[in-house]
Amino acid sequence: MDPEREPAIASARAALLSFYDAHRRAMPWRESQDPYAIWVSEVMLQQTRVETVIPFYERFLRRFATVTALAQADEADVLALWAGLGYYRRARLLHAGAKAVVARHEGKVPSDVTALKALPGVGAYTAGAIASIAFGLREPVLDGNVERVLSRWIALEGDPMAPAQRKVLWALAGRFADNPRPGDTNQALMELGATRCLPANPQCLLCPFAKSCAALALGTPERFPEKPKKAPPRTERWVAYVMCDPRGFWLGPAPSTLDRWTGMLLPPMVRLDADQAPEEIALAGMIRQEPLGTVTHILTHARMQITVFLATDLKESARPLVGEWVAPGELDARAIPKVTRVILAQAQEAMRKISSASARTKDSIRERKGRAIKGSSSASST
DNA sequence: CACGCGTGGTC
DNA sequence: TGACCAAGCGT
Repeated sequence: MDPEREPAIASARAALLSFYDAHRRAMPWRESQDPYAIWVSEVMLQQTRVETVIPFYERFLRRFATVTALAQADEADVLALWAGLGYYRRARLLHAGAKAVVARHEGKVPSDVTALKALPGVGAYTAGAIASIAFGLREPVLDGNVERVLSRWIALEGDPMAPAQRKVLWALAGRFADNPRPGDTNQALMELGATRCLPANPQCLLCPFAKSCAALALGTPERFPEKPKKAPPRTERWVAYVMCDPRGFWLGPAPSTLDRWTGMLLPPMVRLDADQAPEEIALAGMIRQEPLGTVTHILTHARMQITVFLATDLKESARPLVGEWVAPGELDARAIPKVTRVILAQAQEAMRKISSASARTKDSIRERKGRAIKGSSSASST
């Protein structure tokens, strides 16, 4: 890095820390000095907004107060507390990381970035965050916020994800972190990116970097960093079989073709081939009854079109599917992802219509009245 | 190393 | 309202 830039960095950093001291938002993990608590927060915050994380963080730390407690927990219980937060692999990796800390480090979270990065689920960013915030080490972080803030500050051209740009940004972040308050400096850069140096409509008038920002001097701060194009989401067609009886809903582990929800509970589901109709699918051990409708569930890279059928099982001895009955009131305590809630909500809605249409019939369906399940994905009855 | 990964908020 | 995006990681 150009040594001439050093005074500019010192000056910008001072303005940054003043901004942070005046405007830092309250967050529960900022009340803690426990490296384990910081670690949990950093993993939850990966690709996830602060406001979303807060209730999950508080519940998680109440339940698993120490790294040892987490290491000893069942994965299903860890995933149950993660349910609704998304990116469930994070929870499995955090769990594995806790076990590694117990096995390798006598249950104490290590402070050096090399040991941290060797833990499952801890990459360059999270290692730097733990080292600087929890241990006060002069280690940088580079997340999406810091990337944007620093790219604008120096008007960095080119793809910020490319190796050359990465190297420049990490080195610059390292200069910022190299001061007596590395944890605050790193959090200040992220706070600035999250509240002022926004992707669109940056609030440059309120920015502590305004005097020295190269992108602002060019008059086009929004042009930085360069944004790579994203592939449009593909469409996946699925069928889901909802089985219910007085014991609840039949839910089981995700099929091997659906590893995005590994460890989570889903109704029996099958992905359709391009030329397959939903009615062509026959799931072993089950009798399809009625098509209840379709739901669309949007993910980052895929759009799932799910045709929902009501089904009944054959004799229990003939049912080959792994799973269990989960009562409606028990759903919140289990590892139930959003997509399962959407499917069950659609089924409940459709069955409510069916039962009210045939009100005189003593349909067993009517006994199936769980509390309403929230769901924002679009649904339509057939 | 380009890609896949969940969900909810924002404009 | 749909497109964009958010304190990344592993493969």
